[in-house]
Amino acid sequence: MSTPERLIESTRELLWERGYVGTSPKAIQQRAGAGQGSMYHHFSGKPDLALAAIRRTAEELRAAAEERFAVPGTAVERVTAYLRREREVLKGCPIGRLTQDPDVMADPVLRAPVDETFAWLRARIADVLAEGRDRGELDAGLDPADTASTVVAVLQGGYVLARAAGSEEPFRRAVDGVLGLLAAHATTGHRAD
Amino acid sequence: MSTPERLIESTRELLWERGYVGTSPKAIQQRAGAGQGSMYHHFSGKPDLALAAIRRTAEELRAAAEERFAVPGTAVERVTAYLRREREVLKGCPIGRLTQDPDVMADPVLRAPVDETFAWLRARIADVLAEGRDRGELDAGLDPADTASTVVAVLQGGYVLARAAGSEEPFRRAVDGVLGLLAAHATTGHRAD
DNA sequence: GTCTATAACGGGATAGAC
DNA sequence: GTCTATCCCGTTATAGAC
Repeated sequence: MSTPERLIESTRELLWERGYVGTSPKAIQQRAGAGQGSMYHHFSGKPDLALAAIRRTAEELRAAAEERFAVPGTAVERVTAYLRREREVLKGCPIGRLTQDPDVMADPVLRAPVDETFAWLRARIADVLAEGRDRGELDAGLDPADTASTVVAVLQGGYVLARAAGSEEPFRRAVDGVLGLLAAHATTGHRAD
Repeated sequence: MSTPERLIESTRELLWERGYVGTSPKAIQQRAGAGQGSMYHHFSGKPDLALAAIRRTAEELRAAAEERFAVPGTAVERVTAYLRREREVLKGCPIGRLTQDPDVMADPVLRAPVDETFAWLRARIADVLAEGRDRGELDAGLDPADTASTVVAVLQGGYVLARAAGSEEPFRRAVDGVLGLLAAHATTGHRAD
């Protein structure tokens, strides 16, 4: 892997583990096995590297999500596939965590990919749910946009609860809980199976 | 307000705004209008002050939540009162955000109040829901513990989405969404009112 | 109790040699 | 392209005077 590639990958890992404020150029260099001069040759500084790292992580997240939504099946099945997809629960969401980073939120350039990722995700899930409703799979009284926000929030909040507890359990429960609630709105579904 | 009090309050604010890693003793002192010597006279250092601040914030959160749960009404009404309570949505949850702070999570002493707060909250909401179920207000098929985790996750995730979007809208939608889902499980409720 | 000095260390970056 | 040297500043204290 080229030096710029290694620097970006190291930054991605550290951003995930320690956040932007908690990540120093020195730590990035050491993990990448690159010197100071090398890093500053390829990138203008910490914000530049972080931008490259965040963009790549956002793209990956989007691709991984789209993979589940594109699958054939009912709307609830597709959302379930997304929610139950394998995740590193205790590490949290690499994009969601940036939301708590004051320096990221203060910089419109760094913030944009975070904003766009969640906007896309909410809209995409709303589409899946609206499709399910139009097909008659889902209760017509269910608001696709609201419910999509709920689904994404359960995921992001599930990470928070898991990290607080030091266990994946609350994450699993939160996901099971929302799927249980959703099941009652599936017009072909059963309430207590 | 006494100097120790001002130091604790300043720390609470900064922890909320910038997190533990992003908060320096110097910033705390300046906001509190206290000198270095004064701070180190009353507290052994940054972790000690942070512990006092976190404990107080956790207590307040718990008291504010209990206030809503203790109100008379159906389980869904009490959970709704909690979810719709006035909040500084764009600032996020002062306890939940600590979950993303590597230095807080690495220190068992600082981490404990965070863990305990969410454990209490999930259990408390599960109790409210179980009570509603036993009273026949709620669908017997609904799992109180899972649903409680979902409710707390929606809140925590709602904060994340709101901060990402720079708007309270996704938070409101996520809350409306979960309440809409929950309504269908209220045995006396109506689906599409 | 509060103040000022001092210090060891790391963050974030620049300069110029190789 | 990569390396080492250097720099300035902020962090997180400690020491001792007042």
